[in-house]
Amino acid sequence: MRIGEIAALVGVTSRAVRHYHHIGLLPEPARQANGYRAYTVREAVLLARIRRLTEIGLSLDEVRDVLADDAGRELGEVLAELDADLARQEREIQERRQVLAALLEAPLTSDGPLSPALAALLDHAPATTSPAAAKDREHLALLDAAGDGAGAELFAALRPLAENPGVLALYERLDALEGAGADDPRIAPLAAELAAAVPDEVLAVIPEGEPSATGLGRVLLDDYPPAQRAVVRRVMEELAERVRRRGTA
Amino acid sequence: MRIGEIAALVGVTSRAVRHYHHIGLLPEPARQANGYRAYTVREAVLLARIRRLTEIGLSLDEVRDVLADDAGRELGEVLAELDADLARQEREIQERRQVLAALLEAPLTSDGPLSPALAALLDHAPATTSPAAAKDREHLALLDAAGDGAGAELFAALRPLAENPGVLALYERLDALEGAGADDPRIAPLAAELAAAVPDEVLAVIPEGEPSATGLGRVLLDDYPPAQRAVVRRVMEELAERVRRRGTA
DNA sequence: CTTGACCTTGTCGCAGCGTCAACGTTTCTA
DNA sequence: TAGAAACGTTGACGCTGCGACAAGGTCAAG
Repeated sequence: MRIGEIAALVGVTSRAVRHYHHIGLLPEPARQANGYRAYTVREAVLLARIRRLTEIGLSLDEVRDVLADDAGRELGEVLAELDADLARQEREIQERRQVLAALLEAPLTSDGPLSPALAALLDHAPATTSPAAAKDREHLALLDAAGDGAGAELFAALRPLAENPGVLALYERLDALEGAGADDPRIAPLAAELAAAVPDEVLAVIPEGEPSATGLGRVLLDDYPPAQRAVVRRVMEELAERVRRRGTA
Repeated sequence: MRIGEIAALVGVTSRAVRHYHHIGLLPEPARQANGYRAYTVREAVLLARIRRLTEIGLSLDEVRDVLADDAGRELGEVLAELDADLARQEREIQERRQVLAALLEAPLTSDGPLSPALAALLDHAPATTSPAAAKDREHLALLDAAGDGAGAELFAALRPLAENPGVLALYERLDALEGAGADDPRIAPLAAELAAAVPDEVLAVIPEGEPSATGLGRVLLDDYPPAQRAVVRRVMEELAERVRRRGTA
C-alpha cells in the first residue's frame, strides 16, 4: 500500500500519516525503489488504533503513552482522566453560556459587558452627553475590571448619587472647566457642592491613605485637565476630611 | 503607569499586554525617557474592555471587530454566534463523554477501543493464544476502522463461527503452517474445513470480485507467510464458489 | 508526449500567549 | 554605596495537529 491508500483505508489524510511518522508515533515502513513508503497490515492496524484513540479525544502524546504501555491498564487511567477533563470543560462552557445569557438579556452598553453591580448603577443614572460623566463611567468601568472586588460595594453606595438629578448640572459645570486654569475661581464652589452630593455610604468604601499614593488614584487624577483635576482632588480631600470627622465623632 | 502596573490592575500578564500591542489590538502608549511604556487611563480602560471580552470567550480577532465597530450592535451578533458555538461544543463533549462511558463500561481490550459490533463478536470468541487467531483479530480491527460501514454486518455474520469451539483446532493447524512451504500437503484439507466452517450468512457480505483486486484484500493476504497465505486464498476462492453456486441455485 | 494524479522533503501558518535569552533600569537592602 | 532583586526592553522559539504551499520526482492513461 502507498500512503494515500492506507490513509484512505483508515480514514485520515496522508499528511496526518506523515505527521505521525515525523513525531515517531507510527514507525516508518520500508521504502519502494522509487522512494515511496510501502505500507503493510502492520502499519494499517497501528494507524487504525491511533485513529480510534485520537477520535475519542486523546492527544497524540497520550496515544503514544497508551500504545507504548503493553498493559491495557494505562488506557483506563487515561480515559478516566480524559472524562474528568471533559466534565470540567462541560461545566466551564455551561458557566460561560450562563454569563452570555445574562449579557444578552441586559441592554448592551457601548463600553462592553460590565459586572451586574455596575450595570445596575449605570442603568439608574440619567442619560447625558456630558464628557465628564462619560469619563466617570470609564473610570468606574476600570475599577470594575480591576478585580479587587471592592467595586461592587462602591457601586451600590453610589446609587443615590446616580439617582440624584442635581448631578447633571454639576457635571455640566465640570465640563465648563475643561480648558480652564488651575486657579479658576469656579473650582472651589464646585468641589464643595460635589463633595456635599456624595452620600455617606460611599465614605465607608473609600480606600484609606492618600489617593495619589496608590498608582491607580494618581493615574485617574492625571486623566483630567488641570482645572478639573483640581476639582477632583479637592473633592477627594473633602471626603477624606469627612471620613476623619466621622471617625472622631 | 508601567506595564506591570497596568497588567496587575486589569488582571492580565505583562506578556499579554505586549502581545496586544504586537497585534495592534491595544495602541502603544508614549514612552518614558528610559524606554519604558507609560500607560494612562485611556489604555487601562481599553485593556479592561479587552479582558472582559476575552474572558467571555471572544477571540482576539473578534475583540478587535467589536472594538472597531463603533455601534454596539456588532457585539450582539458576535455574542449570539459565540453562544451557538459553545452550544455546539457542549453537545460534542456530551457525545464524546457518552462514547467514553460506553468504553469504560466494556472490558478494555489490548487492541484499544473497538466498535460495539466487533467488541460483541470478540467477546463471544473463546480465549486463545493462537498467533493466527491474533492476526485474525487484527485484520478484523482494521476492517472495523476502515469505516466503510460494511464491518458491522460482517461481524454479526461471523458470530456463529466465533462460538464454534471447533475453530480453535483449525487455528492451531493454521499456526502449524507458519514456516511451511506453499506446496505443503496440509494446505488443501485445512482450507476445505475452514471454508466449510464459515456460516452462510457471511457470504452475503463478502465483497464481490477478486479479493486481490481491491488493495485491502491483497495487502491482507500479503500479511501471511506462504503456506498460510495459500490456505487463506483457497478459503476465499471456495467462498466465492459458494457465492456463485448460491447465486445460480 | 502530455496530462493528471500520485509521491517526496521542507517550510510556514494557526491562537494566545509562556518562557527563555541577553541586556538595561530602578529600587530595596546590607 | 555597592550589590542584589525586581522591574523594563526586544527577539525568538515552543506548544497542538495538522493544512497548505513550494518545487520537484514517478507513474498510468489518453
